[in-house]
Amino acid sequence: MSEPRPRHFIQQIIDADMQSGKWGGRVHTRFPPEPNGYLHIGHAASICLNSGLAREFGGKFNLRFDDTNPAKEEAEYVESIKRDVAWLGADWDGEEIGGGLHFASDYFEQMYEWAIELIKKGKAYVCELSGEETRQYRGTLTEPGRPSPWRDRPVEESLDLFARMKAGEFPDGSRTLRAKIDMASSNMNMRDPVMYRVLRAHHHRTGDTWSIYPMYDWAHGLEDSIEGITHSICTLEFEDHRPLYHWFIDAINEGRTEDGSGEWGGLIHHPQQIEFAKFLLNYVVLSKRNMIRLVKEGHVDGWDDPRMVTVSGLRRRGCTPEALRSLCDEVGVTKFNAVRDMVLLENAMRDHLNKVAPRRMAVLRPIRVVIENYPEGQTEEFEVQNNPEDPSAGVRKVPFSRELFIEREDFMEDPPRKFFRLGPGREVRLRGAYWVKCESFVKNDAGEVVELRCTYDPDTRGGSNPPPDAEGNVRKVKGTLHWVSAQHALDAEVRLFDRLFTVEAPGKATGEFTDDLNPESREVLTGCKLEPALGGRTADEPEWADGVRRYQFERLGYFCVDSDSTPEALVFNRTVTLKDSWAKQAGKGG
RNA sequence: AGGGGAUUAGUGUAACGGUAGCACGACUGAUUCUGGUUCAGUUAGUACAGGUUCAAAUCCUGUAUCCCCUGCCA
Repeated sequence: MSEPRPRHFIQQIIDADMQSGKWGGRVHTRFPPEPNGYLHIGHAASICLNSGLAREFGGKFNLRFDDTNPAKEEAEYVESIKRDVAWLGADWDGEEIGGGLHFASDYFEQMYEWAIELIKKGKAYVCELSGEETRQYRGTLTEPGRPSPWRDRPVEESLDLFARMKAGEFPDGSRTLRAKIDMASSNMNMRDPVMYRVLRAHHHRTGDTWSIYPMYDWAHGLEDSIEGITHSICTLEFEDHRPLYHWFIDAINEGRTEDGSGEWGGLIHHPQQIEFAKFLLNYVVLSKRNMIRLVKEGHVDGWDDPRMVTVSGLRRRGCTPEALRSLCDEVGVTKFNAVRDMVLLENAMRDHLNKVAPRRMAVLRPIRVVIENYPEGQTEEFEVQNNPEDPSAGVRKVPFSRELFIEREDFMEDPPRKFFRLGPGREVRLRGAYWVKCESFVKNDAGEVVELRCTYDPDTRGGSNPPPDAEGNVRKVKGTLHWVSAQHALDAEVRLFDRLFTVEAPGKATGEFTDDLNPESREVLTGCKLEPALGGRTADEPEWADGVRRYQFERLGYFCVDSDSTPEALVFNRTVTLKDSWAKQAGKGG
């Protein structure tokens, strides 16, 4: 079989930690979204990584909302994020890896106390510089900053001011609490970073209790510490923040001892921050700013538009959590900012769906076929395999009659030799039914072919080969077509999706990503013809954990029932096409 | 004279001083009641320049290119 997967650098770090006993054999990870938007495929990668490590090492995984900025956050997002994380199988409340659901806002009181401790230790001060002044004092990438005039004010004064900031005495933005570190540091993050700002906003969980809110750098490590996180995994842009992550926890731990006998009591837990490259994909935009524009400007129908690579969009499109997980597995974890190829996502969806999706027949662009030698009014049923990859998936019955629909593109009036489908005088197999031969065709006034007249061979019942002739020669056909009985067919709308953008890096050429939108990213087909089994869930279908019914439409691709679908008006989405080596060959002019 | 990361076939990713391997793509061919799946094969790589070493993708020096950092966002 295949080699065991090489271990990525984070696994290697944890392997070493387990060896050394650094965390007492514990592994505890977390996914810390800010509830201010929808999760996308990049977040999914982080969720898979963090929950996967917890699973692999018998550890725990927390879902933690980093809700430290009420100006941008809403409860609505909390629910969508929980739904998406659960869908991905990162079971934060389960037996196995469940570390629980947490909110940064639950720690506000504790953080506040630690902030006071830092003021008392002379490591933090209240600064009264305005936003603009703060920026000027900070210096630039190549020039050091200057100390704030408030930097050395008495501890008592800072203490008093900080309490009054909390009490809501000062207007938004008028004061900050800053860490006293190094205004000349080459690392901008260390130039007396802001720990708290005055922000008298209503918080979705704490209401109007707080008039000050902690900044990311101050809050994040403390959240990790409180939850006992061992490996705090984040993206590469936080590498510069790591010294600050350590500085804050070290500052709190100064004057503390392991046994709690220190002036300030016992040590607090000090996790390890590890950075990896975020998941990037070509042919899409992943930044929150740009995704919001896609929705707000109406380029897509919403956050769950199947063309969006949001988790909810992918789900609606028919993607499975298994496909996403195996994709993440496949691309690995590194510190190289690689742009992943969209075909990897498409292949991951095909791979999983091929194994589990029941086969059905659906004709998207129908053309009528009349079997001239099949008795009028007669009907019969064929048992057709649900999945050739999995015999245990069973069979279902498909009705056959004199008038059928086949795919318009499966007939050519004047076909090239390598076209294995129907043409005048050509014979093909109708999947699971009979072999049919095209005798003639009918055109309308516009010169379009509207109907095929065929004959069938009763000796090929079930689609099997006919018996050899008198000389022992066996007749063969090259092509097998999907079909639907006209009188039994269900009508449906089918939505085909293509890439949202026509270029790998949208906006690269002009600076405006909307210039690269693919005008044909969605095609809505109506009057599609489905076999009756697609009308509703049948007993032989798998039970999908998320309730989304998915199928392979034979020879076409993978499709799922859209959330707009009703029993009266069926709507399907195409998740991904099948690979099509004929289209590729035909496209090359061969 | 700012700092922090990164660079291995077309695209990703291993090799942790000792045979440059794997996946995807592309291209052949076989099998097939899906032009699908599966199987077999072909293709092609250590950014550059020096150095250390019996031996360098790996260690050292320099260069180039790319990404991130000057929010009271996360």
